[in-house]
Amino acid sequence: MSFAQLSPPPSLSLSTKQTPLSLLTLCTHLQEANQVHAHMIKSSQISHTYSASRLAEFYAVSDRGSLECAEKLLSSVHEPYTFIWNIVLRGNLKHKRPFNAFQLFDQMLNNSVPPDHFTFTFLLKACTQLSDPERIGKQVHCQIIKYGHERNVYVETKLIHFYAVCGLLVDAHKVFDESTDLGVVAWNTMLECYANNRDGESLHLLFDRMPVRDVVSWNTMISFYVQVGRIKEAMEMFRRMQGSGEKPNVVTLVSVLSAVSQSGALAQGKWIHSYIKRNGLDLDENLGSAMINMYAKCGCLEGAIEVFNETKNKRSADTWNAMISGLSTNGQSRKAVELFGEMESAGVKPNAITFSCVLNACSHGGLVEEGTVCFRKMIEVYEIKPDIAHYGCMVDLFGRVGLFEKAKEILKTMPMQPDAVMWRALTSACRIYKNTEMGEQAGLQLMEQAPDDHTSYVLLSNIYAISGKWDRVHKVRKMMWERGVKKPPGSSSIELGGIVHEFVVGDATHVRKKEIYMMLDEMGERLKLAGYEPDTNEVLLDIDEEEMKHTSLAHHSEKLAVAFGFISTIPRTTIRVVKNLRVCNDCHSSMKLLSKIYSRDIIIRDSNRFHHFREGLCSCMDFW
DNA sequence: CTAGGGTTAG
Repeated sequence: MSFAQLSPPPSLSLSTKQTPLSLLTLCTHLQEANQVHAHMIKSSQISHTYSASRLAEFYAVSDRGSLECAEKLLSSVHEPYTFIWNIVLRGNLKHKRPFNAFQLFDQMLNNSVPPDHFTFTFLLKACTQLSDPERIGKQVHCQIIKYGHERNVYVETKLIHFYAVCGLLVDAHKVFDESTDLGVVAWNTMLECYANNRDGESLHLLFDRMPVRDVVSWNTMISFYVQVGRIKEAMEMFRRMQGSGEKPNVVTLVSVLSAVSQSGALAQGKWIHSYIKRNGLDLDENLGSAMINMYAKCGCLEGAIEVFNETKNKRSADTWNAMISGLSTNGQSRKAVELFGEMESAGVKPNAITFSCVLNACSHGGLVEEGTVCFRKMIEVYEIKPDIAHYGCMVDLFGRVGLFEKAKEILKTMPMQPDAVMWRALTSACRIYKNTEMGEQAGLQLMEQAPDDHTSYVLLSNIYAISGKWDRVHKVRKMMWERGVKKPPGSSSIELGGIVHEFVVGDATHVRKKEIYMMLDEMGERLKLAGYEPDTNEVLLDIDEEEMKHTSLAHHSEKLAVAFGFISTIPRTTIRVVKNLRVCNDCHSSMKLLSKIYSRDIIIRDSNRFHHFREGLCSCMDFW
């Protein structure tokens, strides 16, 4: 829209006082605001402090503004008063320029302009934008006391927030305790403080003591539990919230969806989807990508695609990333690459994460040519500097197809030190192709860089095992034992009727354990009839004696979960299981056969990808 | 006359 089109009708003459200001709200470009500004100077309205401050506000904080213009205006005003200074301060925060904000504050004091409580709330916010906020923040606190604003509720709330960001719980608490009439915002900030400190107990106590709770209070609790992986408690809070009558907002739903994604409880995710539809909530970029991510993490690609289609017209890079990554982790590599092409055609600029997702798809799908082209495009067309994750994908891409020279080339030319992820990818590639020489080198590096991860030792010992170096297998096992590294217990869960059932190896705690083990026996029989032989090729060095007694391959947690699924659902229903570790070789081959024998789709999400078993095959094409 | 706390992708 041009400025000419904005000209007021003749009856609204530009010389009346309000007109330039009302025009300001219509401005869509900086140039238009500049013209309003010029007019205000000509008609001397600029000397009206109210008018000048509204113009400053437009410049400083609107999306169409310009911080530079705001600062120029400030210096051109004859005797600017506190409000205008505050506006420009706020503008600096919006543009993430905290140092400038402090300089402005100095100038303000030099010009003998008295700061008010707004000034200090803005300064405290500036502190939280600094990398090392503690020292300067405490100075601000002193100034607050000096100017007598320490009893203002907003200032107190911001102070608590500031101390919370610095992790200074004692100081935060001091402000909180000394204040007499804090509002729900301050209570929420205090909750956040405990959440940041991962102090779940105090958090809960405070929450229960709150005189008033709002949607933010509930959101803080839910997202805390999601962040620390206490999914059951997160869902319990969500239920309590609904009982309280507080309506969930978009933030609540994004958090809950993240919880659902972690637990893989598809039914709960579907409930959220229908909740959004029922309440006519806007599927914006955030909620859209959270929904896509949820469906993808539950192994339900149809759902993810459905939501993706619902988000048409409102797709950010995040939305595309969620869908590309969903296709990739669910074994649809080629489709993921194709969707990236569509993203480009749609004119959405890919970011570094987009390329992580696409390159990941290429490596898992063995798409060497596509991956190479994509990597070059990232650098040359989009001018994105690859980070270690991108180089990791490239090493994986070449390693998986046995192009070790190319993988080495990446390692040699990249501008940083290789990380554990890279060594792991290379070591497992070497294991598949029996490249024992490079495998040993990579495995040793891996063990050094990820000494707390039991899989490092397993991989290296596997390399030694295939080259027959049994003494070294022993040495690695001993080292692992000496360092006290343990395999976390494997566990698998399955959601049925809204309840998540969790199983560990040889689990005997489930109420229907008798039926489950009968089913397991039957599964074993039918596998044998189909000519199946247990795959014990994996070196099980991470299993101690005690565990060995209870651990038969047939009683792995994923098999228990599947058996429970078989006896609890009607024939042909898809079985969805989430496992915390990687699925083992034996379970993988059994599942393929079981999907055929029982005519069931079985979807297992392991620690890094999905296995869709159907008709005797797996979507990962035995690459995982 | 005008303003002010939290969530998010492998």
